[in-house]
Amino acid sequence: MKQSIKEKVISLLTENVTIPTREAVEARYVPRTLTDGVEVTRFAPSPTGFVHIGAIFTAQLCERVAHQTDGVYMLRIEDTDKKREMEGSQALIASQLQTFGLTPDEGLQADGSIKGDYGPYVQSERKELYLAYAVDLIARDRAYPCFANTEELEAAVADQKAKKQRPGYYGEWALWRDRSDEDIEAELEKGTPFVLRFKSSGSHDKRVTIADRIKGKVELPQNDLDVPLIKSDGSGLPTYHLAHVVDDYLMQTTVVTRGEEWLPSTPLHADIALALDIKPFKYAHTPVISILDAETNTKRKLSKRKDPEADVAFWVKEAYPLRAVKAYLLGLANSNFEDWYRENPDAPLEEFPFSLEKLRTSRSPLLDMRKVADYAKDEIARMPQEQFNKEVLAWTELHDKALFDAMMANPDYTKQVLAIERSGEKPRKDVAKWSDVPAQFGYFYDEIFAKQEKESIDITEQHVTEAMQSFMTTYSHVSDKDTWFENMKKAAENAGYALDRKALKESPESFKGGLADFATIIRVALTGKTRTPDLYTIMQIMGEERINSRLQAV
RNA sequence: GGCCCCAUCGUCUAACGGUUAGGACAUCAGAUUCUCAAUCUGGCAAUACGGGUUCGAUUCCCGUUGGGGUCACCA
Repeated sequence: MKQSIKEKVISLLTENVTIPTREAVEARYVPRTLTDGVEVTRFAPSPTGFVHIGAIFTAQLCERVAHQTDGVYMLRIEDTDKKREMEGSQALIASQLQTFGLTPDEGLQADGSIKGDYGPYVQSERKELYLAYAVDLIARDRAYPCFANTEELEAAVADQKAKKQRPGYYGEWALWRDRSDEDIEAELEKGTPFVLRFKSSGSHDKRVTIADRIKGKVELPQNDLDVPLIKSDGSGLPTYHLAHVVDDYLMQTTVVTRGEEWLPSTPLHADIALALDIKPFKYAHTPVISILDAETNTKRKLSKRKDPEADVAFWVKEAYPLRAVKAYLLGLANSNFEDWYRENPDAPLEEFPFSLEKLRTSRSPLLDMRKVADYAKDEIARMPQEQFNKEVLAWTELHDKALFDAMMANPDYTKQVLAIERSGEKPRKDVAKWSDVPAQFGYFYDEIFAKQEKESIDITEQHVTEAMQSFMTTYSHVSDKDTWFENMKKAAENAGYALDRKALKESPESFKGGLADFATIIRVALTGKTRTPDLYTIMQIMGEERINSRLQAV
């Protein structure tokens, strides 16, 4: 392209903005003073609506890599596609990161403020910067306008497919790459919209080596695609490819962590960097978390529509202890984490020596909610009583006001209820998330119990009544467990239940059931549940009056 | 279809070329003088297939099959 055309293209691209020269831009970005081994990372989501659990996974990796080396962890919002942006999404990202303890050192904070000297940290606010580099590329003959419309491009691809050739805008299919100045000028005159395309320098049958912290050295075909750099939609915004190279160069990212779906386009990014005289980046392409589809039984990406657990709002709403979620995610990244965690159950997660290199090379792991629940139960069981109480009350206050009021109405009682079988070496583990609390403790409160759904057992009403009557005749509210148990056995025997397992086995027809069956009847009558802590303990805490009213009610 | 990545119990994974192929979650059984939970003990359970190389292969090489990713003016 001759100079006058270049100038025309540049002036059209920069119509409504004044753009700095590349030199001026670079003068603004002071080199970071980084000693050896210090890493600068960035978590770079698109503000498209919700925060994916996989995003938290990636963000955590970025945060760990940076902070473990006393480096910097940035948040960069990639909003070059204004069509897909959802309102409030940026704020949501910042607040969810804070919720998970992944507040960035630079970029948007949960309170709306912005930290850092290498901004703006939102791509749509960096338009002049990208344009400055686009202009540089034009000057270097590494970018050119392309006036092809969608139909022409689609026709080319159809043609390629018919001829069994690789689809794409390259070589002889690069319609405008080697057009005459006259043709270009003519379109420019007509005012035809154009995309600015990259003039690739690679050849598809030659290879380029990419340095990847997770995958090692990866050999890929060189890039020969002339991809769009600046969109033709009038926004003047760049595509991801230009934005990535410019941003990570200016922000001085030392490891580009991104999902592995980007791996195939890395040669392109290397080519752009090369064209711009930018040193190639180091990458870390991370696996994508998947799920096993319940219907097809095949592995697939988590989808927001089908899988509520894809959205971290779900985790927050269900109120899983966040430390457990992070621990699970860390274990997914580094399998030796599990052993470390067992040995250091109370240590801050940050003390775990995390390593990018230990990530499995590309096999997207399946999200295992049962394992998450296991981590969560452990986490909660280990929690000091006081903290447990606080968490329970904090959750109920927000999500179950009736239960909260009932709990607060009798603080001493509540204290006892929440302490059941939590002390000692082997605490109960039946709470995996705070939303389990109502089902777990609700029945201790009469007004909640009255409204709660009761579990049904397969026993005739008559037997239930008889069992309860028998229990109440021998029952006395004693504080001695042995006596209590003796009384219960007596009641069971009187009602026709076997105390002796062998006897029951030998002649099941002469009994209504075993002691266990008797206990279950009492338990369900008292709590509405078949699974509760030890009956004696429950009765001690509930008190005589409550027991009387519940067991005589039927 | 082209290109790339990957392949060990159901799941997440460990194993300098030499291990009875280990652990965790899940699951099953027994124990814990009442139900659960927890705990303890034990069990079931894997190197995708076929060729090489080697004294010896989960490990190295080739092929097959399978899974994932990507081939947009989406990121």
